[in-house]
This record gives sequence, structure tokens and C-alpha cells, in this order.
Amino acid sequence: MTVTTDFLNQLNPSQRRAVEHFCGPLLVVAGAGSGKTRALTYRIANLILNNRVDPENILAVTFTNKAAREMKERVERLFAEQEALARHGKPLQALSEYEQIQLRSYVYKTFIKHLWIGTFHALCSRILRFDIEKYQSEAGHRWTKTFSIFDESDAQSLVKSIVVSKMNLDDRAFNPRSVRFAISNAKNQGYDAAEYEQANQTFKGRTIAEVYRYYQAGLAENNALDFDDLIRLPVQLFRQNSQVLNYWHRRFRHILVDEYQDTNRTQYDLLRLLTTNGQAGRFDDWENRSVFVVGDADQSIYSFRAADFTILMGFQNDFGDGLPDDDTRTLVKLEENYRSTSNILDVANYLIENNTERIDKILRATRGEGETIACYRADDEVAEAEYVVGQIRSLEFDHPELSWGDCAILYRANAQSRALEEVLTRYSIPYRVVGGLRFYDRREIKDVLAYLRLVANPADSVSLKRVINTPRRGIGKTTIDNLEKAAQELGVPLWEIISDETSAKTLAGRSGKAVVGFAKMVQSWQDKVDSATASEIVQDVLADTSYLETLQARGTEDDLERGQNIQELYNAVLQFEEENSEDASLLAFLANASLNSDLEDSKNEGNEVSLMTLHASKGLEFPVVFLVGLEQGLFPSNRSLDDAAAIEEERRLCYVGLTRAQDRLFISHARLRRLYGSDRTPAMPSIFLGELPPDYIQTNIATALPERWTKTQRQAKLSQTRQSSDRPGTHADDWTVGEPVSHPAFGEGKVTHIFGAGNKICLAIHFPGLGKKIIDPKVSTLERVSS
DNA sequence: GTGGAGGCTGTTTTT
DNA sequence: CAGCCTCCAC
Repeated sequence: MTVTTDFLNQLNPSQRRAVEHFCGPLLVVAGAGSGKTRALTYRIANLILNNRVDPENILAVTFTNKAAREMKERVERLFAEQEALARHGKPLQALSEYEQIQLRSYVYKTFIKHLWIGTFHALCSRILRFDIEKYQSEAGHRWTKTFSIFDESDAQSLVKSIVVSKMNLDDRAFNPRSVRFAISNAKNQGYDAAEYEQANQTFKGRTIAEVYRYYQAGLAENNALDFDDLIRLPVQLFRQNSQVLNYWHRRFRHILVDEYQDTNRTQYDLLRLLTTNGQAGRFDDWENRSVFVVGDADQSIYSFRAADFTILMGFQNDFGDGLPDDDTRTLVKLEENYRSTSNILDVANYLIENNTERIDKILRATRGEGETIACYRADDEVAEAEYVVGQIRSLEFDHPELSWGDCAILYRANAQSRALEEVLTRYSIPYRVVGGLRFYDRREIKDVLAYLRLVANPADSVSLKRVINTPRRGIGKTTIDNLEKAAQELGVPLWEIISDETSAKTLAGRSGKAVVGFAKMVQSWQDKVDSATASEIVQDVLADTSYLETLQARGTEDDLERGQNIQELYNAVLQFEEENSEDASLLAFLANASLNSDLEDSKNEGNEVSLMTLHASKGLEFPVVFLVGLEQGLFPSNRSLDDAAAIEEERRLCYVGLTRAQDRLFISHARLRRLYGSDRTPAMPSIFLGELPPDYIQTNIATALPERWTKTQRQAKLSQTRQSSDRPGTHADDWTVGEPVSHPAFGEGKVTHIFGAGNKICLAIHFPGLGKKIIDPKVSTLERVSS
């Protein structure tokens, strides 16, 4: 392929600067719709085509599978287009179908196949399949490369069994759900049980630390990892084994990270280790090496999962040159929005200005004003749905160029989809619920997967217990208890007891025959796990267990659907084998099933209205967006109402929703809402509604949007806040680390860090009881507290 | 050991 | 309104 810079002409100057950056660190602050995926994909292409980087040396990390898939596709298309020009002197579309296929397969084999593009979890599970056997935890636990990946419900039931059976705790005070949550959080911040205990010296803290210890032992006994360990283990392994780290450090010379504001401590540690090879302090050996992160603090919506956007704020000090914005060479801001009309953008900008935790950033519109934003107050959730559907139908009529696929309905919680679905069905409008009840979370699918996990990893007692009596084969609770007790006493996995004919028969008594039969059946699958394909094993499992027949025999509508789902799973296995011919092993399939839980996505690209949560909408865009359910207690959610920082996160979520819209934006709320089977309860309009600029918004009734500003007044106010950078307290010299300050919403705290320099700064402030916050003194007024 | 009835609880977002 | 758990009758 010839060297070319033509494709770089499609970029604006900032994008181009980001894309052409070669070695060293770079932070790209990328507002909504500013072309960050474009920057990422073009950068990958540029590294390979112009800087002659071997695709094997590139690692691109995303946050969701969807994003990874999209990035892969876009890189592939970019290469194919370049290759078409180079080879045939014509654009890709001008080639015959045959030539296009040829080209694509060449591009795939030469470039795409060798790139590592995936989520943190997928990346780490790949690393662990190579190296996990070199790892031993502080507590002495080890894993083998056939490890299972426990999903959230597996993890929770393990916690539960520890809380209830092992430690005899009151499961009201130590609710397994919240204990699991505490452990997960600890892990994501990089704490092991001892460190967690150190930081939480209360009865509760010590007890949770104890559960944490048992829980880790339990995972190890099952030869299993939870989602958090998938990332934590590589970090620990890298710290204890410099050879392993060195291998991966040399392998990944150019690292790209999408949605950097969503990384948590452990993920950051991983990136840092990979980049610096474990070197502490300032890192400066950037020869043939780069770390390129892209993010937007205003779109940080995953702090409930321990994401920490102060990591993004700290990049310049961590890796970069730490110079002020105007002088730095390690920061690029993408501030031009190509997606939305200026009306939509203004409304979004106006809303997000209500947050105090921000960095100064302007998002400039490049498109015209467009339509005004519609806000509708409905009587109840059904009327709201009818309004949405009515609008879709009239758009259909007035704008034939629009189709159903151009419309998205966004909501805060999955449960809200029901009313919408009912009305959409009533009017025969095709729709698709994105990521609702996940395919791999269905009971029948989990059953089959549990069989497969047991085949791959006999130590997985959680899976074993799940399937030993599904379908019913007369092995009851008492029997399992007996077998389990024996396993515990001998310190071996449950499977060892069950698969030993003599022990099984003795211990299981009346059910002995059934247990032995079950064990022999599983054994027969295990015997061919290395020679047979994944799909063959699935076939065997289904045939030998008569799973489908059992469903058929019951024959309810649900059972029929379950049967179809299993059929679907089988298809998924076949498809997986086709797409991953290099490694189509059972293990690879299982990892894929655990980590890539959004199965339906790829095929249903038809012309349908999309329904999804706001979280699921991040990174997407639609010509027409409906944002529904703007009510206090729903959005912002009940749990955030008394927590300033949580409200800010909800506001960012709202900002994400608004900025998904390209041309038309509809907002709605209901006066009465029925949720969780209760009676219809009155609902107040969301505070966010009051924070939108009324003159941009058309309402169906004179709603209580407070204070009417004219557009000019608004703009004056906006630029006033922006120009306030000369105010006292906005310059780096105004502050010193360690000094006590007071914030209007968070109260008193201590400055722990100053980001940036000159008058473009952010302060990290620790507020007792609230934790660390990043504050921009230009946005919120800080006062010095005299001590 | 099975299966159903009935009671209780918890409901935000996801890899 | 689920989904889960417990309890009870077979």
C-alpha cells in the first residue's frame, strides 16, 4: 500500500493534530458529536499507513462492545477505501461487488485481524488466557486457563452463601447485594481485602472484609473470576512478574483509550503499567510508543461503577507535559459539534452549565438553528407514550425522508419501556428494545451455558449445582447438601465427589443412580472437549439432557419461546465458529458469551424505532430523539435526590440524552406515573426541565418552567460565565495545596491537587464524607476558609 | 424429592 | 409487577 495523506484532508485542524500525533502522550478532550470516533479510527489508520506501525503493536480499548465493533468496522472501511484508491484508482463504491469482497478480505487479513480492539474486559480475558497460570494471589489462590467468568448473579449468590451459611450473618444488615457492591467497589479501586479493612475500621467494614476474603477463596475454588477480577488480576500479575509485564509492554506500543472519563482506578493502573512497564514517577521513554486517550468529563455517567473522571483530569500531570492549555503539546480539544442543530446544542450547553464539577469547555455548533425543542406534559405514562407515537406518525407524514430507524426513545430506567412498547404495538410501528432483558440472562440460556461451563471447567461448582437437577432428574437439596459437605471436608471441588462413582453412590443414597448417571453424561462431554467443536458439544448437551423435549412436554407459550431461544443460542455458536475460525474453542465461545452479552445487535439493523436507556445511548446519534419521563424521582432518580454529586451525574446523563439528537428533540413528562405495579402516583416535573432555556422550547401547556429569559439575555449570561476567568480565585497562583476552602454545595474541604496552570485550572478538593471532587473555580465560587 | 400456593421484597444505569 | 423464598401437601 502506498503512503498517502489524502484521507487526512477530511479532518478539521484539531482532529488532524490529534490524528497525526505520533509518539508520546496525548489527551483529547472531545465534546459530544465532535468526531472522536473519527479521530480514533483515523489515528489507527495513520499509525499503520504513514508511521509504519505494525498492527500487532496497536491496542485500542473501548468501554462497550458496541463501540469496539463500530471502531473495527470503521477502521476496516477506511482501509478498504484507501486500498481501493491505491489499487484501482477508484472509490470503493465504484468497484464491483466481487472486487469489494476481495479488498475487504485482504484488508481484514493484513490489518484488522492483528489489531487488538476491544473492551477492557475482553482485552484482559485474552491476556489471562495466556498468563493466568503464572499468577498467585497474596492469599495463595491460583487459577487455570479454563477459568469461568462469573456474571453478576453468580457473584451475588456466592456472596449470599457466604453471608448466610458460612458466616451466619443477618442478611438484612449484610444484604448480599450491597455487600457484593462494596466488594466490587473495593476491587475497582484496587483494594484487596486487607486494604479494604484498613480503610474501613468499623464492625461493618471488618465484616465485609471478611466476606471479601471468603469470596475470593470461593472464586478460586470454582476456578472462576468476576468481572472486576478480570482486570484486577492482570494488574497484580504485572506487578509481581516483570517478565510477563515486559512482554505485554513491548507488544502494545501504541495504546488508544476511548471514553477515558469512564476508567476506574484498576483500569488506570493497567494502562499505566502497560505504558510505563512499571516504572514509577515521570515516564519519558516515548520512543516508538504512545498513549492516546479520548474523553469528555461532561459525559461521565458511570461513577456508580467506580468510574473516576479525576483520572482524565489528571492525565496532563500523569503522562503529559503538565503545561497550561495554550502551551501544552499533549492536549487537543475537539470543540466543534457536527451532530446537532444549534438549538439542540444551546439547550444542552445551558443545562450542563448547572454543574459545578466541570472543566471549561465550549461546544460550538457548526449547523444551523433547526427546529425548536418540544416539551410535552402528559397525564400519565400511557398518554406520554401516545404522544410519542403520535409525533412519530406525524413525522412520517410530514417528512417522508425520515423513517422509523431515525427515531430513538430514551429513558432513565428499563422498566419504562413497557408502556411505550404497548402503544407502539397498538399502532403497528416496528421497534427494537436495545439491551433490555439480555439474551444471555435468560434462564434457559444460562442453563445451557452452565452445562458448557461445567464441561470446560469442572471446578465450577456454581454451574454444577445449577444444572445437576435441571431438567429434573431426582437429585434434591438434601443430596446436594450431603455431597457438598463431603467436598468441603475433603477440600476438593464438588465435581470430584460426584464423578467418583463409589463416593457418589454412598453419599447420595437413594439418588445415587441419578448422580452417577449425571456424572457419566458430563464426563462423556468432557472427554471430547479438545477434539470436538463448541457446536458439537452443544448438540450433545441438548440431546443427552433432553432439555428441549422437557420444554416441549410442558408446552406452555413461555416454554415454546425458551425452546426458540435455545435454538438461537445454537445459531450463535455456529456464527461464532464461522467468525472466529482461529480460536473457536468452547472456552473462547464462553468468554465471548459472558463479555458480549448484547447478542441481537448485529442482525436487527432494520428500519425500527430504537428504545433504550440513556446509558445505552451513549455514543449513538439519531435524527429524532424523544427523551421521556422527566420527573423528580425517576429522572433524576430517587437515590440521587439528596446527593449533590449524584444529581450532577444525573444531569450529565440528561446532557448525554439531549446531545444524541441531530435534528429534532422531544422531551416529555407525566403528571401521574404507575411504576412497579403500584397505583398511579403523582410526579413532579424534573428539576432539569426548569433548567432548560424556555425560549427554546415549545410546550403543550404553560408548564412551570421558571424564569423566562430571552435568547439575548441567555447568551449574555452564558458569555458572562465564560468570561469570568479573570475573577479572583480563578488563577492557579490563588490556591495552594492543603488549604481549606468552602464550596456552596459541598461545604468545607481541602485542596489536594491543582490541575492545569495559569487561569485554566481545576482544583481537586477533598470534602469530608463526600470524597474528592473536581471543581472549576470559574464555574463555582470557592471561598477561602481562614483557619 | 417434587411442585404449587402464597408471601415478601425490591426495583437505575452495565462490563 | 416480577422474582425469590418458604412452607406445605403429595
